Amino acid sequence: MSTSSRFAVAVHVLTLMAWADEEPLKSEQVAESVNTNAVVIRRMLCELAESNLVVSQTGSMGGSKLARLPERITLLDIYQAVESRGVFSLHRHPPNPDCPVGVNIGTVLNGVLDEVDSAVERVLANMTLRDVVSRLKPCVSTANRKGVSVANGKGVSAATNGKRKQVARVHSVSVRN
Amino acid sequence: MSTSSRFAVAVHVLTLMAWADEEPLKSEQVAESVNTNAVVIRRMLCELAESNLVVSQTGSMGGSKLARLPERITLLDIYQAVESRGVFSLHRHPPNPDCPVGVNIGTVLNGVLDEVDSAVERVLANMTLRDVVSRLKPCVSTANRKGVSVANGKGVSAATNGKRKQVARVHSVSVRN
DNA sequence: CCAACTGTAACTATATTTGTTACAGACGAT
DNA sequence: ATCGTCTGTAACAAATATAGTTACAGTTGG
Repeated sequence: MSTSSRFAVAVHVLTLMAWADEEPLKSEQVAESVNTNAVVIRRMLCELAESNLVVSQTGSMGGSKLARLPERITLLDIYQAVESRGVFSLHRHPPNPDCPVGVNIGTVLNGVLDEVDSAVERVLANMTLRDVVSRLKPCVSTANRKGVSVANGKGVSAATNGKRKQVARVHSVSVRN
Repeated sequence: MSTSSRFAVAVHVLTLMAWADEEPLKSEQVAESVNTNAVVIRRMLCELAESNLVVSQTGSMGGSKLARLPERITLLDIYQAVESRGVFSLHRHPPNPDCPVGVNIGTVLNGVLDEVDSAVERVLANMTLRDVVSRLKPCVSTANRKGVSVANGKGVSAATNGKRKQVARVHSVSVRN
């Protein structure tokens, strides 16, 4: 599946803002943490702003912050803001309408895919940005939490130079009955 | 999301074979119903064969059929056979490890994505190919069901001779948002 | 006015899936 | 045994989507 990382990046971005707690973040700072280009972040921030998840301010001393409290933003909100379509697609070209299976498989599949999408949405609706931040906290020292530049004061070191390796995803084993 | 249609096509292919009921289908026949190239189908059949969902036979009079009864093939089996990764991905490049959020967001996200994947798998595990065929049947006249070539009786008239006309987007009308 | 931001357009680069052509090898029929 | 009909696969082109880059207009605080 050619899954996109848009959802992961969007959650990351908003988590930074929840972490920064009202202080507006610049796209450059966010980009540094996400390890990408600032324009990529600004593009995504525009989408998030359209869904009323963040507010941005132009001009000097500008930046973006959450539009509401982290506990009032669910992962479903984020998902719907940045991922346009459902989890699966139907055929790229419509099947042969002269075949008894081909003419109807789309309807049946749509039913299945809607069930899948609903299941995904139910899971995402049950977690808020606040939950994400909570899960994050135990992992880091919370000593210098406030007022610290989010990404890293000066130049990114380890992540930017040289080869990068994608962290493998440990996949959950199926639950065949 | 750049979802692939592999799952949809795989379900379609296997449904054809369930419908054909033991009679081996040629890749060309299947391709005609799916409205694609026979090699695309053969590639997919190889994957399905590796997961022991179909058996194929080379040579004249060859073809492919289900490896077991339709009620013993779940949509999860099909999903796992043709879709390699989970529903979402993490960042394309790892986040900045010098950022307190960046260094840990991957772990948190993996937890979320695993929950999503599990939810998807639970849904898919609860439907078999037999169910798909059942949902299909009410849509078509079942009169000439048995012993009829799947794609279209003889000569495959409309769909095969001459230019294959692109059937207008009648198909996926239900815009899966 | 100036410096520091965002918003956006217009590209290029990269990755993945899909479509196509070509061909070796298997196999049934004659 | 050889011939026509299949599958399995390689190799490559086309299509699509995402990500990354450069450039610049417009906004805002100082």
